[in-house]
Amino acid sequence: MTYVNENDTKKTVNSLFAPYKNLIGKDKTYVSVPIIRMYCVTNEGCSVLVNVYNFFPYFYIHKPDLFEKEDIMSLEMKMNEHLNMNNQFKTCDHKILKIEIVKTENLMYFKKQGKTDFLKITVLLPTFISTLKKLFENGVTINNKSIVNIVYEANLPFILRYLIDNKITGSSWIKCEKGTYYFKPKDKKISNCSFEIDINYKHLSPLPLEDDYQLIPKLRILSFDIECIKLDGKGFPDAKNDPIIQISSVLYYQGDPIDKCTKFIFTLLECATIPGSNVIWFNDEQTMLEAWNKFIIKIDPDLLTGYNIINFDLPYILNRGTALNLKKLKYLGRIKNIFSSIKESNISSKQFGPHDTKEININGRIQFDVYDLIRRDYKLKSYTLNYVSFEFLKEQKEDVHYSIMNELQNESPETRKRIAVYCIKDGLLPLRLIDKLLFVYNYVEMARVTGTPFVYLLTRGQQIKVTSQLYRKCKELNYVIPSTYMKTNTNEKYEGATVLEPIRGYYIEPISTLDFASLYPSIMIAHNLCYSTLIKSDYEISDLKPDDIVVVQGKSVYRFVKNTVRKGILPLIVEELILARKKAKALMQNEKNPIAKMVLNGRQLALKISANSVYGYTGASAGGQLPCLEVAISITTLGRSMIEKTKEKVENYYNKSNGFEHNAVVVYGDTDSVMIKFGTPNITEAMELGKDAAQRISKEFTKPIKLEFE
DNA sequence: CCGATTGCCTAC
DNA sequence: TGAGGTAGGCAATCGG
Ligand SMILES: Nc1ccn([C@H]2C[C@H](O)[C@@H](COP(=O)(O)OP(=O)(O)OP(=O)(O)O)O2)c(=O)n1
Repeated sequence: MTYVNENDTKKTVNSLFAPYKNLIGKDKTYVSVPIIRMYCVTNEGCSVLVNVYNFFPYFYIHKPDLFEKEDIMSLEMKMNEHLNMNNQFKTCDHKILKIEIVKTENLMYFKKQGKTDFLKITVLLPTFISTLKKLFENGVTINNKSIVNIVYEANLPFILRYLIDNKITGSSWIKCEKGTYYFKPKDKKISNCSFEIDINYKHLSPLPLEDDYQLIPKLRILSFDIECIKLDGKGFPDAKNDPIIQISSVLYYQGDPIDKCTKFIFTLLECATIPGSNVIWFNDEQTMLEAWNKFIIKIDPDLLTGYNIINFDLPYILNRGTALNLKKLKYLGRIKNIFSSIKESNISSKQFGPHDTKEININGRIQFDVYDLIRRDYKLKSYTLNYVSFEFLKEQKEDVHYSIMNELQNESPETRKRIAVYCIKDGLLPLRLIDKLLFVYNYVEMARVTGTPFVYLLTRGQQIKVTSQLYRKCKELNYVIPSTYMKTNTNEKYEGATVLEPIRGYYIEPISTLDFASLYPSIMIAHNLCYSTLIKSDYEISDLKPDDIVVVQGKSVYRFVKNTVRKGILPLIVEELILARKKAKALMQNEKNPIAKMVLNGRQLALKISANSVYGYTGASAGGQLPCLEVAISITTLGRSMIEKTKEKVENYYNKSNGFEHNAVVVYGDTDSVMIKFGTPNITEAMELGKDAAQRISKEFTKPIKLEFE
């Protein structure tokens, strides 16, 4: 944001912007400053734009020994010089705001030295950081003192930096301290939110996720659907030529009963009245579209939804705006002067494969496309709205075939009403799906558990969740995370889990299955596996006893310090995720309704994948943010030895020479499970033996590793 | 016709 | 920070 110097009569405003006045250069009246816009909702459901000021980005570097005041000044000059090579940056006068000496520690590897001196460098704008990162990575020497070419915490998105430092988690309640903020009058507002305030970041604090603060506010969710006709007969409509004839919009407040929603239908040409819906008709398309845009701004929804809106409806509306040269049709976001546009790109991920994506900026409103949500969370034969609705709601679309759309549109108000009823239904179904499948609830839960903003859960993958949790814990325990991390993109592969060769056959006897609970996460906890506990050299452990160290013997040997020496961070993270999963599992088990049970099962599985992704994160050698193959390999190595040991224990204990009636045989197993033929034809007995074995073998492993009878 | 590689899908 | 991981079955394809 550009801050323009002015003296306001209000005290709150003056003190809020006081720090910026010092940043304005000589002969200037303005300065660029970072600003964070938080789109919030009050308990009553009013939208509030909170403009957060005075928080600045920073990163860390190592401090060379004997680094004096004049060295710090030279360093500052050096950084300024480097930034000045960019003409845009050059216009800022004060770029480096602060250089502090702080005691902290690299997250990477166990070091007996503990906390040492680092330089924390605070700068004016987030974009400076990547430029400076490159500078330091290429090596910088100040007055003959060379600085280690590793930069810390220079890759975190600025918004996440702010949330983490202030302990704010996604989709949670925050408090703005009374009297500290500037309540913007109507003529000063830059947004269309109900309220807008300016506040210093220091006066904003998180509220604990307890009691009433666990509740989800009445978010406004607006679902819409457009209908268009192909003017020259058949084919797929093209926004360049083919008009939009109707737009349905259904408004729903999160938490309300689903029948309590308000339906609107915007139609081109007169449409007969529809009980329970507001019909608004227009004589030309342009007026209709502009009216709809005004309606969106007026309703001011927090979430925009529908079915395939990101790939179809929204681009179609925007392209139609371009075709008709309608500027007013593009202000779909909450900021007054920013219009929406489409960015097309091709991305690829392991989870979803390569695909073309459209990106549309609508500031302050989340694009909650039910088509994408269902594709993400459910494996179905088909993903048409009709099929999905039938699967989950036992309901179907109105039956209006596309081929007669043209006729219906041209005939009469009554035939246009048929289109309208169809269109409203298509707007309503996504809302019913959101309600039935608890989409808002589940995403809010994930945002809270992982501390990640809601939108990231839709637009990003698993890594951002781990990154968010990792930085949070590091902040709390005073570690810093390197951004420059060695040979990036090594694409190294490593050995994973063991799949036992099945002993094929037709088994008439019952087969008992034993399975470790959350195997990889519990391995991390039991053996304290983490970046910060990995031992890279004998020197670091010269003061420790053999008993303080965990040795993982695989193709190579990896060693970690036990949690009595130092508690790992990754174990803390997975512990929280496992706990959240246990709660979700308990809810699921108490649920009778099959659909609700399925939904809770999905939630439980999503938390399990988040926990397993902490392991995957350490093994992500290709595009990973902080890979550490030693940790990943240690986890799989320990896992392999566990399935092997389990099979051996079962077969060596439950056999004839030990007084049992039969010799038990492990007939199959995969990663963390063994399937045992105890030999008895009696199911009850096979179950008892299974439970016994689970208990007996669990004792052989470190807590919390637990073998369960399934 | 054979074996190796690739793509897709699923179990962990 | 664009993108959690490996194991393994099966069908299609390719080079010889
Ligand atoms: N999507 C997955 C599934 C599994 N695994 C790894 C880590 C798991 O710990 C291990 C065993 O998988 P399970 O499916 O048995 O899941 P968990 O053991 O984690 O949970 P549960 O308690 O349901 O057995 O395989 C993984 O990395 N990613």
